[in-house]
Amino acid sequence: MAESDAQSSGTAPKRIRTITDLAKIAGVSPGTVSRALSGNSLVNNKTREKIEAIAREHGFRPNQMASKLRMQKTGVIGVAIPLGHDVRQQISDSFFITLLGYLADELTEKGYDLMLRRVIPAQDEDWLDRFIGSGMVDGVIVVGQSDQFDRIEDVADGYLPMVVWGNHQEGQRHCVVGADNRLGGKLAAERLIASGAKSLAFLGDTEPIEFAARYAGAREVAARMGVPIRALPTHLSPERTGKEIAEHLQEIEGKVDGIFAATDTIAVTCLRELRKRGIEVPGQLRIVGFDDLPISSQTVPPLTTVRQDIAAGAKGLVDLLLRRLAGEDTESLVRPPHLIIRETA
Amino acid sequence: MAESDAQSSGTAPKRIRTITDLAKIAGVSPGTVSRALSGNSLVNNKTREKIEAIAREHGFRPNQMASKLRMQKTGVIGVAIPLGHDVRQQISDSFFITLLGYLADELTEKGYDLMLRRVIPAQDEDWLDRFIGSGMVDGVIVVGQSDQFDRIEDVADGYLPMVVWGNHQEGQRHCVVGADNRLGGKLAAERLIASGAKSLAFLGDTEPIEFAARYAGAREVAARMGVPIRALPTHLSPERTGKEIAEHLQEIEGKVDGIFAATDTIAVTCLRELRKRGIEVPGQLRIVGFDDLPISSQTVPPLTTVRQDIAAGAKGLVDLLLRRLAGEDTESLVRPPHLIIRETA
DNA sequence: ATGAAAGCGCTAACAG
DNA sequence: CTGTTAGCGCTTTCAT
Repeated sequence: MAESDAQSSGTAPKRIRTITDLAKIAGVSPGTVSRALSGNSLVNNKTREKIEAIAREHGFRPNQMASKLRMQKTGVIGVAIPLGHDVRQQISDSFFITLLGYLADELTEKGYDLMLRRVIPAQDEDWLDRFIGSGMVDGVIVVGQSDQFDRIEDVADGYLPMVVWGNHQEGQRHCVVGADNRLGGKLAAERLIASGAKSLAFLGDTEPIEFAARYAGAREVAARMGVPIRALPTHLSPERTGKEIAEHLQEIEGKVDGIFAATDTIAVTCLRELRKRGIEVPGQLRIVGFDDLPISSQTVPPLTTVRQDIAAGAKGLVDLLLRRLAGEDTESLVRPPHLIIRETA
Repeated sequence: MAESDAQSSGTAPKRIRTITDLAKIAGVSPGTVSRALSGNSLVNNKTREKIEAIAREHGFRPNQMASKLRMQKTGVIGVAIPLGHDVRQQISDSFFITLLGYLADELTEKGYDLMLRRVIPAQDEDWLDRFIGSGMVDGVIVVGQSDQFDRIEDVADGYLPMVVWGNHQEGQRHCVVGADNRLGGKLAAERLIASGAKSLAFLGDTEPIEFAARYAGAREVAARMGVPIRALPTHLSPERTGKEIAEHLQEIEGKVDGIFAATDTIAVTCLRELRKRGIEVPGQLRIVGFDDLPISSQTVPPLTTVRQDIAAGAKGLVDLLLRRLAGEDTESLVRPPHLIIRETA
């Protein structure tokens, strides 16, 4: 294609836009062109070559919109990220974006395109129905339940090819893949206590269901061990958290000696604020995060955290979705998280 | 929709899939339904309400594929990430993924969907033509030129709605937005030298054009200042870089005292290896990174780096693309990067 | 204000 | 092996 640019030779002034145009030039019928280009049916080799040559020369490509309309499948998977609790939270959040990267890799490998849609449920009541019913996607992956658990449930029965990243609740109907957040919370609290904490705090928003489960797990352990625990709410938007955490730290100084951060992102920010205030970690205060993002091993001191394997999660999401696309009614996939002991607790 | 599920009432067993189905039920013509649902033309208010009611009750949504085929526009922007130099480099790379997040935010805000495609040029000769000609996207943003500069150039003249993130070269034809990498390289080298380095190294692959420009800038300064500089190649795939960097460090021990890392990701890894080897930064060795990712301020010591404003970049990409979609032949947008002095140099 | 009809560009029977 | 035909589901003149 590089050398043989047809531009110069004064042959074809009218661009060839459709399979029919091409058919005319090749002196065959549209049907034949379609067959030739899809490499599918039995077409005379000569004809095929001729058609392919013309197509190449003119840089012609069959219109996918038309093809897909006809074939009733799109080859694209929709990925929706509902931003429910905190509109200012951006897709650019580390965890989501990391998961998204893996999803892209995984889907591409399976031959699917990925259509990304960030939705703000508060502004768009039926984002999910709209996405599903749009006819633009063969299936949907929802990344994070946010505060949309019920809406997702509503849809789940009527729409098979949907898989959700998030928390699993007893008896829920939608297929979810994610870590056992409650267990993760337990691991975190146990570790904090084991490393000497006498009074705990959960740092992060407790509204989102995943976080609520983490907090619940921690509370359970705390109660059993007779250790107090309190919640220190923060927002997810990056600008605000810094300040909020600083304020919290001021407020709890001396009263709390073990912090369970809802996410590594929060933990890292917290670590930095602690360093600013000259508070020693883990000497005076212990911290455990959640996620085990790439950053977490790079902090100083390296962060003790509860790992959920994001790459495996992405793989699981895609795998289940493909099976659902094939008609199977898959179960949820809840993987146990693992405590990664580094140096902050 | 929650309570009034029509399932139970024995009314409508046949799901309503098309605008024509709905038309039948409403006792009007498909055309009217179309008009009513697109809220566009003048339709009797009663009819519209009736139609909307039915649509809502049945959870009906017009098929976008069909609509778009008809309208000849898709409302989706393609985002292609060519993985040219290092197939193992995943989309999950921090920088790309961060940019991608901002792009998603930005495009969503403008009412576009985003179709993500990771391409491996080596396996797919004409990824770009295919993407553009697919009829699935109204425009294309290419994130990173990788080794595909020429291919992108080939396409640029014939296809207006394309904007590329990457490096700008004198006289190029495709519209690019990005940082002035050469200038960034100069800033980095100047800083290293100013902070006492006597012998420099560029750590990273020098093949990709952006990196080549960074290296060139650094070389220019080094030459002018009479300081030696060498290239220490690494790969972009996360698993390998750690080892490669370790080997490089071994090899250059004592011979190099200033490292310009091609990206912050590399710099951070390098920092960790240095810490392992007990080499003091910036005492024995200085480091400057590139990008100013969120991590970079969190390292210990915090990383001195050359910032390119990713959010602004995303905004620029989208802005230019929209103008191109409107027919304007926009110029490239090259923003000067800024040296962020922290503690590693 | 609404209906009828003609496609958007492609694919898949069905005949030859 | 190839041409013909009938749509996929929607939008939009053109008439009424």
